Amino acid sequence: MTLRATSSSRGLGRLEKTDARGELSGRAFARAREELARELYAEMNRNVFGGALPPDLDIKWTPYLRSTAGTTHYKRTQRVGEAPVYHARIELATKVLDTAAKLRRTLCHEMCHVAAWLIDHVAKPPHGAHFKRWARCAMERYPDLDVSTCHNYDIHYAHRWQCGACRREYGRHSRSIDPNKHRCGGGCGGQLTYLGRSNPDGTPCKARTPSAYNAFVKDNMAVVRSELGAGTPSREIMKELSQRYRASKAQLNEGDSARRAAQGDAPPTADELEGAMRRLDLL
DNA sequence: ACTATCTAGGAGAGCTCACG
DNA sequence: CGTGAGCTCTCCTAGATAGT
Repeated sequence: MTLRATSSSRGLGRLEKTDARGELSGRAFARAREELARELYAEMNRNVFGGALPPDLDIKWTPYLRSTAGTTHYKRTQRVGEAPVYHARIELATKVLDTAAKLRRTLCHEMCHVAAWLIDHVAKPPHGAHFKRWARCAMERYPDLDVSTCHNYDIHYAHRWQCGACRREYGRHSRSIDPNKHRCGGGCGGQLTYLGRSNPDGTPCKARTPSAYNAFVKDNMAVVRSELGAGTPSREIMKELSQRYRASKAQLNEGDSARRAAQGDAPPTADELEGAMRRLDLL
């Protein structure tokens, strides 16, 4: 098979965004990665390991791995009087593996670990002779693959901050740095400025205007939380906030009707309402 | 002395909720 | 996707301990 996966097999039939080398990237890759990993696994199992690895090996994508592209977990079980049974599973990092090329290389690397464990029954040292033998087999079959003993990739951080003093940049997957609470850790202790969200290619993401509801949550969160008391679960607080939001919206609408009545305006007719809704694209 | 392993604690990030 | 914040999970690092 080729590395270029498309979503057509899922019946979507859309054009997917690819990078300069024509490979899937970004959200297109995120949608296809599970299926792509399975296809790559089946292909490499056939071509490199002679089909000796289990066809249904557990391959799990996890958002928790942040600095490791992938890991292999080993397990050995044995019943009394029976031969030991060897199990393995692979975990792949959604945060690190954002292109098909990285997935291909990492998956091949982890499959060499799986082969060393399931076929040779050796897990230590992790990158010992057995691992290297399988890695050589893989590189003979796929000369463009570098199945080295570690996989270091540039990790894309969606959020970035910069120190105003030393210009040092910080990246995080979420907006977890608060410039009011945190200072530059490079020794200068400078003020950090939020640079905004960026795409994997480094271009800034389009800024969005927070909705009226977002603003309401921001303004009322602290009040509702203190009224409901410490320890109230987030779900209760958010339910209360949404109720209050609906109530305040209804109150605003009532105020508007009252204003129309006071000014002698007739209530809106069905046609007026329909027209307003059409203008708002609600019909 | 060097290496491997374990543990504690701090940091980072996902999840949860509703709505637009 | 963004809004807020607590809970929970994982990762990373430092320090202690054991083994070679």
